[in-house]
Amino acid sequence: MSKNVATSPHASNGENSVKEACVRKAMEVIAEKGLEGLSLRAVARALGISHQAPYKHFPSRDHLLAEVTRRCLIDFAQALRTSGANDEGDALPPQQAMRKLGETYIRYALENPLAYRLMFSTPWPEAALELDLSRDARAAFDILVERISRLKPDTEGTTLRADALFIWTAIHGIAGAIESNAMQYLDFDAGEIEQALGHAMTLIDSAVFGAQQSETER
Amino acid sequence: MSKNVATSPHASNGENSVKEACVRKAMEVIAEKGLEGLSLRAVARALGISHQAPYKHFPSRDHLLAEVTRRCLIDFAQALRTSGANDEGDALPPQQAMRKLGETYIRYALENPLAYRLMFSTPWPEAALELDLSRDARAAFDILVERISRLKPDTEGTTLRADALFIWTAIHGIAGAIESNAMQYLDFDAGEIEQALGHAMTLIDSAVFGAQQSETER
DNA sequence: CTATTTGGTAGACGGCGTCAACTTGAAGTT
DNA sequence: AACTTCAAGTTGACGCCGTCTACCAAATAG
Repeated sequence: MSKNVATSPHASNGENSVKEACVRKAMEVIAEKGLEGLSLRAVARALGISHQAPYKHFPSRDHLLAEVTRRCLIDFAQALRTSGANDEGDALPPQQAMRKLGETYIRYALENPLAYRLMFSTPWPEAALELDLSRDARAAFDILVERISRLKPDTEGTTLRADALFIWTAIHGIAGAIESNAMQYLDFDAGEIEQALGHAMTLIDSAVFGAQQSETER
Repeated sequence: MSKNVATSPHASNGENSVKEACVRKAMEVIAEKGLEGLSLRAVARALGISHQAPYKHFPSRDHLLAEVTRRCLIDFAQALRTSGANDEGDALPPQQAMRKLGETYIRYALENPLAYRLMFSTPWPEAALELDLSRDARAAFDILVERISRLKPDTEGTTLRADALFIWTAIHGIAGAIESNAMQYLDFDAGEIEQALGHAMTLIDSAVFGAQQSETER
């Protein structure tokens, strides 16, 4: 029976191993050729290793995919976390901070469509259960909850979470529409798109944070 | 040069052909084994024809997928269309009609997750360009616009479409969250889910249709 | 020094999408 | 009636893919 948890029996120094390289290369491949274009064999080929080598680190393609998803979730949470306190600390007016968070959210979706699709727009691979993907998703969600609670300090926890879920899903919806070119095929021209996006953000804002009417959008 | 548009040279009477059977079987397969579980060969096998027969009707797997998507869009539009005037005509109060449309929307997403994912949660196959998928998507969207315009008769067209897009995307987001079990892994229990969904619908409602405050949800 | 474990290799199997070549039979032309 | 055409169906092959099995080497544990 083995007592040590992990040893490094072969090449591959203790830090950045073939496993890391696989994950990174997988992200590249997904970025280039799309989610269904990812294949373990292609990753192995690009890394100059045999087509079976990745299997020593990931039991299946789905496990690799799940690991990539996990990285995306962590990265996404980090983006949200650093969105509020950017330059001079946390001094921005509350509504602006919220608006900024929303923009961060959408910008992230725009700049990382692959990550976005992996996290929120595709059924997680079953391997997600073995890794603890939901834990990382919760971490991102909790950032949102915490931000809202600062803007509505006197709100009950359940309502807070319901508000957060609304924002979470509403922005997912918007991001999904952007990613899938929905606005184009629904015949929105460029100006209309921008206007409609602003309108949507304003509606979300006012739905959750109430009264101040929104003539800023025009 | 052939003058007739279509003849029926082989078996297959003029109405329901192998093509139809392929589409239907494809929908079954997707329902059972998921989107990526669909293969032309499996469809052909289930239909008792050779693995190449479907290629006489669909240039590629993606074209079959696009055709399935088209059916889903048409069916979805029909569901929306029949949502308002169900029993006694169109006599329901406006807000209730809107609420009902929203529920139809979400119920549809719940009962046809495959259709839903095809239409709104996966990048359309490239074959979508050759068929006119966007036309059918627009038809569904226009139903929503038309419904809203009845509730806000004095609204400008652009704003109307922006409102509709907000509802469209917001509900897509909610449906996506339901479909991917987001609420479960975000630690919402059954009661909280129901409450949060109602909350979200109320927020959408009040964001678009304004004033009447929402104590109906508690 | 030997045994075990870990990370790597090569090969095979079946399933997939798709290209190519061949067959067949219904329709249109003369 | 004979001939041509051509859509619809067939079998076969090719090159990918995920994954199973078997083998191999080196580092560590005892």
